[in-house]
Amino acid sequence: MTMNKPEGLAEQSGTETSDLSKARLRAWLHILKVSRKIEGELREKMRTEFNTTLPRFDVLAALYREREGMRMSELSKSLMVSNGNVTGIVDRLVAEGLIVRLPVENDRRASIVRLTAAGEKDFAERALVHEAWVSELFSDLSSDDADALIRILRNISHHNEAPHHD
Amino acid sequence: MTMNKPEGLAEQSGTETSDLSKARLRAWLHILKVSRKIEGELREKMRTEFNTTLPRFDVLAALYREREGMRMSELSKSLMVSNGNVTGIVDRLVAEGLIVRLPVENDRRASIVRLTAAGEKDFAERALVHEAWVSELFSDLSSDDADALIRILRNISHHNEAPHHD
DNA sequence: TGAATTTATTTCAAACCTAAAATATTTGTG
DNA sequence: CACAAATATTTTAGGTTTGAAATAAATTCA
Repeated sequence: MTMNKPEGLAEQSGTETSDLSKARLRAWLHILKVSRKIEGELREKMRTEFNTTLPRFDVLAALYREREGMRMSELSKSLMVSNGNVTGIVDRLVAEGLIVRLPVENDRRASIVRLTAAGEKDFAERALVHEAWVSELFSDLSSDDADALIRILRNISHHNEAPHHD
Repeated sequence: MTMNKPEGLAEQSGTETSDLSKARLRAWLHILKVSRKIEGELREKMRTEFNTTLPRFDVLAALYREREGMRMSELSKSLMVSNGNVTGIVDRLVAEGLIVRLPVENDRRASIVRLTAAGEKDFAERALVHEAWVSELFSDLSSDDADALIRILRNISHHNEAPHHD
């Protein structure tokens, strides 16, 4: 029988480790490994098959969900990347003619980014293929395991949710 | 009762979607979300508390596991990043005095990278704190869920393992 | 042996990414 | 109104990342 110290008492102080914290670290390393592997495979596919990048695809995906368009700040929040980063990616997508920057009524600081007809068409086609790639990469993931995975990851996400201001 | 088309028959052709492929896509998006969130938190901590970066920490971690040192190519394979990338990170760690590059007997192309005493000491201290950060970020992850998560992610990893040449 | 190939690493250009500073505009307050 | 504070975005500097080209050395094999 393994003897675990009660969490939140002995461990409260700081850097002391435990079986549980080691299990969590292992879990994190596994998440990182899968994430890097899949991301690498998808980037490669994006490049060779679609001549584009994952970040650009992600921006198009966000804008496809919000068909009326999004502000730069909404976009960066939604993608969990910095504001400055989005600027560059949006610049490139505008240059490719897949999105447009539009002024916002009554606020000349802001701008709305929206898919063009070409962007919408391009993304719709690519999204189907992208889903097929993902399904292939996860072909060992059963329906039950997918559900279990999502439930567990949701728990983790919720705990780390940015506390919303009011 | 939901009617799922049999996978591997109707879906074999290509871009047709299914409940299962959608569940896998959702699972992937959840992995990505957690991964980005945690990675962002850890990067921030690394910067503010240790004045370093995650990639540098990762290199030290790999070298701490292989105390005799590793070749550049082993390092990049182990971290799943490109060769050229490792060069730059190693350069900076050498400049910081945490690692050294050593020549390899009978192969003047290669070099071995190894922790210095200072690097070993620094990493050992930081690793404990790092584990505590991870455990805190995953504090909603129970022991059972950690095990389930690891099992599921292992399955996915195995399927996407690089097939070794012989 | 010596030329072709392979292997190990670095260099390079381009993109991505962050945090912080700068810019422009709007909002709040005396 | 004037002006401080807040907000939205871009710019900047520095690091990370990739894929491809370049370098250098080892290996293969005719």
